[in-house]
Amino acid sequence: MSSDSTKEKIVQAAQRIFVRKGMDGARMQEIADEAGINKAMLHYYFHSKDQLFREVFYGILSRLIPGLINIFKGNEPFEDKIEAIVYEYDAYMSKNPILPQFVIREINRDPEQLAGFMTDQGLDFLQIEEMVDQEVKNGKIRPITFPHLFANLIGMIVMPYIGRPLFQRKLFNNDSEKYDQYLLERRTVITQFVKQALLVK
Amino acid sequence: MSSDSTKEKIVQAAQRIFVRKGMDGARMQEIADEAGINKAMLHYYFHSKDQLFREVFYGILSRLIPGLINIFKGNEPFEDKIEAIVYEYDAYMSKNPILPQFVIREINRDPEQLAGFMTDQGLDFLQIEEMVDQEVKNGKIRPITFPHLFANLIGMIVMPYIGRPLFQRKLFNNDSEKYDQYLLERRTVITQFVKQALLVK
DNA sequence: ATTTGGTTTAACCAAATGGTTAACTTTGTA
DNA sequence: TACAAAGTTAACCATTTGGTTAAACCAAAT
Repeated sequence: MSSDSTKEKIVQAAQRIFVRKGMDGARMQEIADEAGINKAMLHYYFHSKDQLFREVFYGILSRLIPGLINIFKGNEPFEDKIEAIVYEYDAYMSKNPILPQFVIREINRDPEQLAGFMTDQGLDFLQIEEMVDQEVKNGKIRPITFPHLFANLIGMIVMPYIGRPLFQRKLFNNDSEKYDQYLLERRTVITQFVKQALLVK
Repeated sequence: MSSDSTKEKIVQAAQRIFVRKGMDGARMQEIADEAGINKAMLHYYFHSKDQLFREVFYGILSRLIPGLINIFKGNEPFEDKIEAIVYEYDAYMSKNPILPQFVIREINRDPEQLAGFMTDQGLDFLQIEEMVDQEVKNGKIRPITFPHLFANLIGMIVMPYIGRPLFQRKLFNNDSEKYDQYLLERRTVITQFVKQALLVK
């Protein structure tokens, strides 16, 4: 089960430390200790700290984007797409609770590179923007522009992951299982919330 | 106009650098350069890097919380409170775009201290939780628990500030003025969005 | 048994970093 | 004017940090 290769051990440990301390706060020695290996191994498998960070970060991110793109490309009605996005995104994060914090750090550390990466992955916001405009024009949803819808959706999805250490404490008596339950509920709550707000009935 | 005291110059510079680089990524020398003063002055006015960071961070945060508490304590109808929260929170952030990133970093760096600080400031989530439950019970709003409403609201408000460097690039051709306009719009967009989703008509 | 290749280790290094110190200048004021 | 306090500076220091290196280990192939 757990005869992980050294490289895999490093990636796992690096994920945990990078999330807890950030790229700058993380120490190579610390990652080595967490992985239970010699520090030199980090440089053996990854050239530099920077490369290790990028490999961990973009490795996780690149596994999310294709799924999202596929949903947008599909022919389902708009409200089904919304639901699919929420579920896909949220499910992925429940497996990688790390992700949003990584993204936020990268957004501030090197937004240019991140933006470039997204384009490389084929994520085209202009396309999605037109799609939303069409839905509005056809009277399917209440007037809203894509940037607003985008911020609303991503904000609601991502918030409980970003804020977990605080929210769990202050809203759930630090009960970890209750928080996991809460996270699960959010998929339907968000979907309903958005539908209620947008769909013309 | 700009004969700021050295201490004030330090705080201003520290804000900018801390946001850009984070607590760990920021260099004392860098802050000194940004402030146009000698590095030793940092230690003259603030004992350590850690103290400087905390003073900057909690200084900003402590100016936001009382306003929010007052809104909750008022007797206005629920939907007015929502609107007031959105406006108050958002207006404060447009003056301190720094804040959400600070909070997120602190949430992961030292959630215990942050939670303690909020209680010290008199922010009591249980109270608000009861208020929301009452509104639901009275049939004023569709069923939702406070943790869900909270995450939805804060997420929507905060997202465009957290994501600005990326969003501005990918959604607004890196046009800073358009993004400011977008931020302004969000106040009414969010309020309408939430009312539409929650209010029983 | 020996070689070979990848893997792992301990010791080491130069650079960077937070922090200190001691001397100097400016400001307030009696 | 004199003098103490506050403010400012450049040089310095101990420690930490990312990264390197040379030697050792070890399993599979010869």
